[in-house]
Amino acid sequence: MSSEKRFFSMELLRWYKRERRDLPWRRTKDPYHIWVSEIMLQQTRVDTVIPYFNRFVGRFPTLRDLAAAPEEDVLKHWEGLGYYSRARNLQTAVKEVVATYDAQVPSEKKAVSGLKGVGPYTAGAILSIAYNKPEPAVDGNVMRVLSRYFLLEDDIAKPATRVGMESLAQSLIPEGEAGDFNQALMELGAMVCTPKSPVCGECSVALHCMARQAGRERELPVKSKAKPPKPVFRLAALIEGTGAHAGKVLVRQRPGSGLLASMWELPHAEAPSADVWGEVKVGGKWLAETIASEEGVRIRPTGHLGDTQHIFTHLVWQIRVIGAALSEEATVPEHYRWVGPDELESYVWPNVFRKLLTEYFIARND
DNA sequence: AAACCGGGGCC
DNA sequence: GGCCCAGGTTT
Repeated sequence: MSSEKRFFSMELLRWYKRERRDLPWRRTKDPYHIWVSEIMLQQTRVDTVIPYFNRFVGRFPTLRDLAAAPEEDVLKHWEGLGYYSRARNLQTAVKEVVATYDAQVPSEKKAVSGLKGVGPYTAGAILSIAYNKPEPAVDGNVMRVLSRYFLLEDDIAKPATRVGMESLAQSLIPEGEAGDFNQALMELGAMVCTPKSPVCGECSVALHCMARQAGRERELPVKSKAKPPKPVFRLAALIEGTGAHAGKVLVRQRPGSGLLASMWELPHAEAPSADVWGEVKVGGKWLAETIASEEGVRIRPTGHLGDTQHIFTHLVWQIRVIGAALSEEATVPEHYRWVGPDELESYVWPNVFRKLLTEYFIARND
């Protein structure tokens, strides 16, 4: 190994042991808890994860508890974290571990990698952190740090780049220190070697950082731009109950797969054009016809209640909320429910609808 | 390789 | 308003 590599590994490890943050999942050796933390941390910041992690392992302390829990309960503990397939896949995988591995998180690469929701990064993280096996765990932080230290100009948005980074990262792991070293790499990326303004003055490996030497640390890593999200115009019906349903709103459950799977929402549909969306009277009429023909729910639009927006990674919902009343109280489809303000907590909502309904019920109280 | 899959914090 | 975040799955 080159002297630059040895210096990097040793100094980074020394720095980590001195400066590492005290995080909940660093206080445990339970492979299941470490696994949960790694899934939550996918595309999600540490500060966001902390309260979710504590609540989750409090409610599902063992792998068997999670395996036995109702899926809705699991989703409720994930509400607001996003990427809900992570929760679904985690429970699927945990059931698999109970059934196939006697409820012990496997410590072999092939077995761990075969679990639902466990990709190359998470497999490496579990193996190294829980079992101290010399496997790389290459995430966005690690690619940024390695790109700079070794002045690598490969586009980190390309899948092939991660593969090369994994070989490099593995070659850097000090004997018997895989868990701490991998966490050190990520910790440096999170605390010092940050995306916009790296704090090279506080970096324990800056001396041999090749990007730093070239004065190019702010140009790296190279990352091609993602496609901008596609705007979609949607009309939503806020259907207010009367009689036995007074004070309640009609909501529906989404399908069990795809976007926001099995979560609850206001009935809504994509407007056929921006023009239909833009004229409240036209839009309301179109929405009533669409919901009647697609779901058999007959409504009478009453007016414009407001607009909101929901941004996903790949699309943007422009949502116009139309007030409405149900034409016939008799029948609504199986996946519809009337909910009042006290029942919001019994359902799992995407943030956009949880906020919308919360604000609606508060405003109506005045 | 590209598209799909949330939400929030930061600049 | 753009960028990024302890990514994985599907096509």
